[in-house]
Parts: sequence; structure tokens; C-alpha cells
Amino acid sequence: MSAGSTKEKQISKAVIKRLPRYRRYLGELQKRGIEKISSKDLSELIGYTASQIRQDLNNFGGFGQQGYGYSVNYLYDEIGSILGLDKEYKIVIVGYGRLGQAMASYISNNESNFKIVGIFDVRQIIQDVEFKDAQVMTCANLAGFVKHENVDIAVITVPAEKAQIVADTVSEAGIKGVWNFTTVDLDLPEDVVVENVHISDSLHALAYYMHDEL
Amino acid sequence: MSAGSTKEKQISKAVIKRLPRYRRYLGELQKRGIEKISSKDLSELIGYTASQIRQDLNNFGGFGQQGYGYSVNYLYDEIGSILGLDKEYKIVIVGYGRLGQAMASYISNNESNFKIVGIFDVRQIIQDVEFKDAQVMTCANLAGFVKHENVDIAVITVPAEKAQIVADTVSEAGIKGVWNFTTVDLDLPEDVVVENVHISDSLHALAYYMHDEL
DNA sequence: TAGATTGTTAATCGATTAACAATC
DNA sequence: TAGATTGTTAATCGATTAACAATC
Repeated sequence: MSAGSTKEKQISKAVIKRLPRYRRYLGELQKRGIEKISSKDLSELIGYTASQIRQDLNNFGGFGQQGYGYSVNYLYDEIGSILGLDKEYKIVIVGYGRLGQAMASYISNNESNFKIVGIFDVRQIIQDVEFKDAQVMTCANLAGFVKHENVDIAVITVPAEKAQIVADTVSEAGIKGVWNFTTVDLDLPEDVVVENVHISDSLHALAYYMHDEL
Repeated sequence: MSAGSTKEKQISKAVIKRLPRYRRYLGELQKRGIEKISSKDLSELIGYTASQIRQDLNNFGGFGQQGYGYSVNYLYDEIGSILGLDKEYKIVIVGYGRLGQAMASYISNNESNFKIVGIFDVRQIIQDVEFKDAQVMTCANLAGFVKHENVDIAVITVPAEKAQIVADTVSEAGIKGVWNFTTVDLDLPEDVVVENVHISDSLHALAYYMHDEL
């Protein structure tokens, strides 16, 4: 729709879903001090076919070398940059119950390019012993904060009933992405990117494969 | 492989992933007191094509009626039964940090057929004020408990480094399913069903679609 | 009966796999 | 140079969509 994108052909969702996984395994190899890997060996490790790995990567360019394979460090970085993990993202947590706390802690300990700049909750002041960096603010300030601080991502960990209202608030305040942990699907303008972690759907899929095996 | 399954043809993962979503929307309609719905109307609501909805459902049988549509209540129940949500599942939570607490609370408040029968943590006794039902036990008892109580599902919410050990423990003790919230992929026997909630992969996919739009 | 909408087959589209020429 | 392994095209497979006959 917009002319801003420089992408030539649309990459399918299936490919994008696999990229973080490639990167995760490459990170492991890196830690183990392994310097190069072939698509065949990577295939055995990750469980995708070698053909698919090469096909996936070649959507973004030729990162390997014939007769040699792929440099682990280089490929790790390249995938990171494809995913946009070399950029910085400002995050607010909305809903500071246990899930919100868990996510705040996960992000600040494991995702160095995602900075939690604010935490919001309806309950007046919940001060967290372990997570001291950001002060917990009341939701009344949310819109102003997002606008003023130019926040990129809102992590929504409020009860399902409040999810849409929160989504509307941050969206109107100019948020660019929403990480939705509630069980509802959010209705948002097209230019707001939404990533859903539908916990209930996941549990129900588990149930399917379990009772299937009984 | 085993002769136990009565399934005739294998249903694709893509279809199974959509079923919980159908059910979720049907639940909404139910609450609103709507009694019947056509695939066309459901299509507009959920965002899949009417054709796909009919195709998906007909993998499991004809739940509709020509000229009328689908009974909301009936279809809701049928999908629940396809997913195995009419069965009871015994659950243990392994790792009672904030994520474990969040999941325990989610399950006990929203998933009536999934019963939390035990909670485990390495830290000696973390007693939870809000969640009084189950006592928190030390991980040393985990294997025995799973075996003795015939636990169906282990929710793994321990730090990544401990994930595989926990998985091995519960697997050897006869667990049937694992709901994995850690960032690692677990290596388990084929007969143990694993459902992953890879939080980091989800965040990285979000980053891709966001930086793509900048 | 006429109208609506399913169940189901056929057509299309897209994604995965196989094959191999290019090349390090 | 010979061997290995990529990048890429072609073949296959599977999933989605379209179409329509069946039927409520």
C-alpha cells in the first residue's frame, strides 16, 4: 500500500516464522565455538530439510559459499538484521500482573535491543522488588507516555475484557507494534503490527494431539 | 505407527491450529445468544474464507445443515470434543517463578478441564497467597508424583538451562504431554506430545514486521 | 416450491522438495 | 584439479479457493 517498502517480493509468513528458529540454533553453535555449517548439518540439527534452509535463506541473499557452507557468526548476524534485531525498540508493559511481570523480566534479561521504558497497571502503585528499572505508572498516563516517549511496542498483559480498550489507547497514541498475550483478537488499524501469543489456542492444540494418542 | 489410532486420514497441522480459534469465536457468539451462523457470516467474523471453514469442518463430519447454516451451540461442543476438551487432564506446573504462577492462574481460572494437581520448584517452599489450591513441592518429588498421580501434562516454566532435565524427568515418569514455555526445543520420545510457546520467536517475528514498516 | 447454504469435487495457488549446474 | 556444497530452477506435493450439485 505505502511506497515506503523497499522489498521486492513478499516473503511468506511461513519463512519469517522459521527465521528466529534458525537464529536460535546458530546462536547455540556460536556458543559451542563452531565456525561453519552446511545446510545439510543444519538440517539435521533443526529438523527442516537442507533444501528448505537454502531456499529460505536465498529469499534474502546468498549468505553461503559453495563448497564450504555458511559462516555461523555471519549468518547469525545477517538473520538478526533481517529480523530487525539490530534496531532498538522502546517497550511499555500494560498490565503488571504475574504475566506482565514475567514478560518484563524475560525482556530485560534476554532481549537487549528491546528496552522497557514504562510499566502500566490500573492498580495505583505496585512496586516490584526485583524489577526496579521502571516505575509502575497508572494507566491514566498511558496515552501521553506512549506519545511523548515515542514508544514502539506495547505488551498487552491485561485481562481479556480490557484488551481492546488498551489496544485502542496505544494505537491512537501512535504505537507501531502490539504484542498481545490476551485470549482475544484485537481490532487495530492496518499499520499497527500485531503479534499474538494465544495461550489458550496453544493448550487446546496440545489437548488435540494428546487425546488423539490415547 | 501404532495401531491405536482410529483416524482414517491425517489432519494437517494447519487445520488443527484453526480449530481453537473457531471455537473461541463460537463461544463469543454463544454468549451473545446467537443460535445459528452461516459459513459466510463466520468468515467475516473470523477472517478465514467461507470455503475454508466448510472444508476444515468437513474433515471431521458434516456439522451443518443445507439452507440453514451451523448451530452455534452444537458446533461449539463438537469442536471442543474434536480437540479433546471434554476430557480431563491432570497438570503439574514445573518452575513456579512469575511465568509459572501466571500459567497456573490462567489454567485454574479459565480451563476447567485442566486440573492443576501439583506445583514444583527448586526453591524450598514458595507459598502463594493467591493460589492456595495446590501446595508447592520441591523438584525432588517430581518423578514420583507424576508416576503416582498419573499426571497427563507438565507445564515447563523453568529457566532454559533446566528445561531438558525437567523434560527427561517427567518423560521417564510417564508424562503424556509437555507444554513448553522455555526458549529451547526439547528432545523427547515420539510418544510425548510437545506444544511449544516460543516467546522469543514470537517477539522476533514482531520485530521483523515492524522494522519492515519503518 | 423457491431460496439458502451446506458438503464435496475440481481448479488454482503456493510452499516444499528434488535435482543439478555454478563455483568456491 | 577434484570434492563439496551452494544458489536456483524445475517437479512435486499439499493447502486454499472456487464452483456447483445436493438438500434442507
